[in-house]
Amino acid sequence: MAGRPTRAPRHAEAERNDRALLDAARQVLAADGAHASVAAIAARAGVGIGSLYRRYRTKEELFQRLSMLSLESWNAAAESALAIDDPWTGLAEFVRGRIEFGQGSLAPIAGTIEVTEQMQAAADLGDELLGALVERARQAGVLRGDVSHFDVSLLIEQLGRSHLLEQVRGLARDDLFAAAAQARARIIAIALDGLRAENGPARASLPGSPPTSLLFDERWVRRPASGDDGDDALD
Amino acid sequence: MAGRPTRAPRHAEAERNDRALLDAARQVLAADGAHASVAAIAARAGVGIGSLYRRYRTKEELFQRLSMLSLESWNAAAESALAIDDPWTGLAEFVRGRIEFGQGSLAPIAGTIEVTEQMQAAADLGDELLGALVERARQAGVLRGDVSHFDVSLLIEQLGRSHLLEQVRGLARDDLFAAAAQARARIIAIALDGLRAENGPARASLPGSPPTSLLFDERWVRRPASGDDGDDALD
DNA sequence: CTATAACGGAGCGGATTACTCCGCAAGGGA
DNA sequence: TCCCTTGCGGAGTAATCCGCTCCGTTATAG
Repeated sequence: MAGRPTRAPRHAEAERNDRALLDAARQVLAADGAHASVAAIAARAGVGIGSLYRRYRTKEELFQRLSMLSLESWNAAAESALAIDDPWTGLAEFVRGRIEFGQGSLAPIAGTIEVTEQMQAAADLGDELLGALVERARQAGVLRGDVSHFDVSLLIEQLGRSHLLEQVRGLARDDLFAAAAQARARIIAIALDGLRAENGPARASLPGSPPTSLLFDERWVRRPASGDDGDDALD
Repeated sequence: MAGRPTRAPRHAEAERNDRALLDAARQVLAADGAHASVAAIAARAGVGIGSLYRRYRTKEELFQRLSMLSLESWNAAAESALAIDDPWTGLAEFVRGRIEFGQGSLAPIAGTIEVTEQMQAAADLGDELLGALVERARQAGVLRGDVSHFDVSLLIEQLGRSHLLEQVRGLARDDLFAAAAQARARIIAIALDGLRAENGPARASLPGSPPTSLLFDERWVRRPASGDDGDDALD
């Protein structure tokens, strides 16, 4: 009865594990997409399944937390990009950083988890920050005039998931992994050059009109459990 | 005994089904990645599983045939691109066409099926044809000097799988699908502009050296069934 | 009308899934 | 030193999904 509870016998290990779990979750999500399993996440983190479920009551809760952290990371990156004086360097660093961070890896879970108010607010802020970053570059005349910040957002997502990179990561061959990473860096550089303002002869303007936020919001609304992943709606 | 065998009672239907199956396979692969199931493919094709297995003895056989057809399609596209007089238009049309065709959707099955000699030969030819297309554009001075055809290949793969597009396809909302397709077309245009030769002030050259064929070949060697997909090799 | 090629899908064994439960290790207070 | 608490790892569970087989049904040519 008199036992005064000690505070935290293995608290440090717990925190290390939490970080490892979140890192692992992002990696497995990048590699396996929506099909990512908790067992794979725990294994990659080098942690027992039990420990995962002690921290997160459900898979969805883990993904929600991961999303929240990613959104915060996006916002922090955008703010430090805005703190860079040169508008182009700021934007370019942001794009490069987000792609390498693996922001695009979260796309597969869109529509499978409930979006909390917190997440929505952070996402809205992120949109604004990127908007400011893009607008600043445009005003400075270093960004081509016909791109919207949604274009930049989609570009980040498109380059953020590299199947080649993930495939090669699984092979545990460091040389190939480095080669793949370098190859993607070249693609990023090409895309960034495509984003720069035209200084020579004007190039053709982008086709169609910029995407709207509708496109980016709609994919996050949770499907009402209409059978399955939403692929084979046939009968 | 005297019954003379009729030739093909339902031959037409069979051929229609075969085409539908291959189309469906490509779509499901794009949407579900390596996780694509034969049931999903048959369902999307509007065909019974039994019919699928009448035509292909195994899932691998179906994927091999799909790969072969895709390689042939790549080669045909490259040849008609070479037939276009303007070197830049030829290259640009090829890149756009391949991305929209969904060539990148086959990446997830790399390493999961056996590569036949036929496939290898077709792939080699495809490499040569793209090389010629790229070289022609470079010689004409319309393509930036520091890109190799592997860069172009990787670019096609990166833009060829659009998670946004696949996600939105499943929603059966044509407006969103059209918007997503248009959004990706803009990204493609940006990337193509990044590929063009610098006519204004020279831009920074691409980082690192061009990727080698090693990177593209290695991923197709079949993993020796080492447990699973090759993600959680930990214990 | 008959013979037959092609059809669709229920069913099979086995693999995988998210999650639970519980025996055990580790470290701080007495 | 001994507890006692906190966190650990992973075997076990029921449900689901997988590739594939088997077989009764359907449609067409002669």
